[in-house]
Amino acid sequence: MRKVTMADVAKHANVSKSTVSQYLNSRFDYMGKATKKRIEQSILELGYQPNAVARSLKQKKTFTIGVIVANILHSFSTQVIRTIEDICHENNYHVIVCNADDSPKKEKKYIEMLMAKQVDGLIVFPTGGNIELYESLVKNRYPLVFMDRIVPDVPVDTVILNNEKASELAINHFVKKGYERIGIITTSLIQKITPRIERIEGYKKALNKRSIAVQDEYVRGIEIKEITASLEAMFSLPKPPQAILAGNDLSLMEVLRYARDHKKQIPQDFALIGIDEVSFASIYSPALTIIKQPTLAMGEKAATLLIEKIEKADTEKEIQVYRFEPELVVRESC
Amino acid sequence: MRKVTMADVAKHANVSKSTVSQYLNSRFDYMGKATKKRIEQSILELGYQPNAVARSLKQKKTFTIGVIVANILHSFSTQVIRTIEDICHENNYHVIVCNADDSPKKEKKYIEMLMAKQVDGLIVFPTGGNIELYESLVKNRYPLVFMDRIVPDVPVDTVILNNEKASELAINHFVKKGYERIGIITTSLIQKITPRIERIEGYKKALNKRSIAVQDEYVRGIEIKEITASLEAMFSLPKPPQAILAGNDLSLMEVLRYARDHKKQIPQDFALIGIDEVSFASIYSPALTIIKQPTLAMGEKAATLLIEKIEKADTEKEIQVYRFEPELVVRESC
DNA sequence: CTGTTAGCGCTTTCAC
DNA sequence: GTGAAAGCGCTAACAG
Repeated sequence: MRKVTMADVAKHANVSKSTVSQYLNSRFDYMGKATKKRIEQSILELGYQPNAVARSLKQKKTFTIGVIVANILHSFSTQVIRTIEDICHENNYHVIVCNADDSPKKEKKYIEMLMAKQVDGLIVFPTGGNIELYESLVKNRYPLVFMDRIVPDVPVDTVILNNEKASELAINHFVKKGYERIGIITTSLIQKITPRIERIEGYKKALNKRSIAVQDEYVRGIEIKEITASLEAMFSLPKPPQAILAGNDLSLMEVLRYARDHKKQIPQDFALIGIDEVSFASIYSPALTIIKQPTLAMGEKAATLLIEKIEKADTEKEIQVYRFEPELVVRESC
Repeated sequence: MRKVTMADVAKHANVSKSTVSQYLNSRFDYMGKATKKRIEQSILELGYQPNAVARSLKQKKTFTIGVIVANILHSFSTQVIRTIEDICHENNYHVIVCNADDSPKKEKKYIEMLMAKQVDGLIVFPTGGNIELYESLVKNRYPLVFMDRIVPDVPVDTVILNNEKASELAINHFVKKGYERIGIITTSLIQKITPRIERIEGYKKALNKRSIAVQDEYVRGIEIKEITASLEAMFSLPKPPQAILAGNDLSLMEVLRYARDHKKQIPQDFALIGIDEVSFASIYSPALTIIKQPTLAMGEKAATLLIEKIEKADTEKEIQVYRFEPELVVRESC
């Protein structure tokens, strides 16, 4: 079955293409009732479906945005993506999601592919490894929003958690429960990923504020696979930690795995708080006390911010970092 | 900064657009070394980026496929989507994912949007509520693959689990462990969703095969929120079940929640097997015995099948249902 | 109120 | 080896 085009409809309804176009774009201002009816009829009869590609070419607008996430494995990413998609679909935008897999090279490839596809804007969880590319996007006034991570010296609106506060909430709760020897463990720090850096920073500040000395042996930012070993070392110290703050969902799972494998009881043997909500937090034994990111609000902010940028390209708005407040959800692990 | 087009490159390199086009499409067959160099140079200098929309319009090919998932909340969906994306990106296709949220109306809207966007093909986890639409896609020979669910009488290649076998594996394991009073609980059956129907069917057949009578009070297909109540009823029976088969990940979590809330020990108070792998299966206490779907193989099959259809539009291949074999992963819950 | 016209940026014969 | 020209399906002035 050959594709039926606007020209076919026009012919069938005995009008010109432009009239059909008007009709499709609801510019009924001065359209004759009869013409309208005829066009409607023809569209139905022929089973006409507009071709968005042709329209995009002409309008220079695809109603599609791209989302490039640094690592799709984090629950945070998937949660945020979900709300971004919701908001976009409400606004009739489509979303193409790409997973950079923590690789700047992949990130670059995806940004280029998405731009070739003429997406109207980009939400990026930046790997941080493509400063020049980011800068060229900014220079070209390409609608862009960063999520979760700050890229120093590149002026882009950024939606991010108040990470220091997240650690502070955890420390406060630990201390309130009587714990003083508190460890923090998170994934690798070599890439200077904002949340990890800031969470450790917040951890240190919070301890200082309460005049608890920071012990370097209690602080680890390492590869997932080494977390177990790291924990083993930490708990072999003369004074092992009494509590652990897991810097993100993946670390949290490793800590749980460690506890299981070493028959450590939580919170009896050590108390535990994780940053990031995980699907099983409330059904785990013990139910997990966690610091929750407001993923809904954050995804919504990023999406609306981007759509705004797209639709009001001119209005100069100041570049901002939007910090969102974490929330302590107390359950049983501390 | 104005967009630089192929015409700009052509002018700058002192060749015609068609030559540039040739260059971009690596048709170097008879191209002069010098011209090649000049074009290369110009592209770099001007920072030219091809416009895929224009190309798509001409070629009638977008290198984009759509995936419409019935319900994104299932871990199965996200796992499959992930591998579909991987395979597609390997083949230079982009993926637009839409969540129909179990609503045929949304599904319809998304199918139409995606077709308007001229996606080259569609992988659908069908809600089952749009038979006519599916049929019209088939009639128009639109590249289409169904996933996870069979739509009766609509001839579309379908990738799906051997669901009856999944139940059978579970029953076999239960029986081997000495359990005979085995319940099954899964999400609502009113929509006649293939996996749920087949898993219950498989459960019954497997029991029959071992001459265990099927007790209707042990079989429930209901809304998520009612699972707890249902379980309470089941365990209040004079002869409560000794083992529970959870029909999917969401049901599994509800069963776990029930066990927690009612202080039931697994597997002492009842044994448990779930269908679908969940992220926390190995770190839960007890570690969860589950039936795993080969999501990787399934996603890969769906994606390659679709790409094949797209790229060899003509070659008539027979419509098939591809059944994949589940696998029992024994841990501690049974 | 509706039709004519001129592209959007690219690919693709077919000449030269 | 390279260029000219037509056209993909649609939109947007501008006429009439």
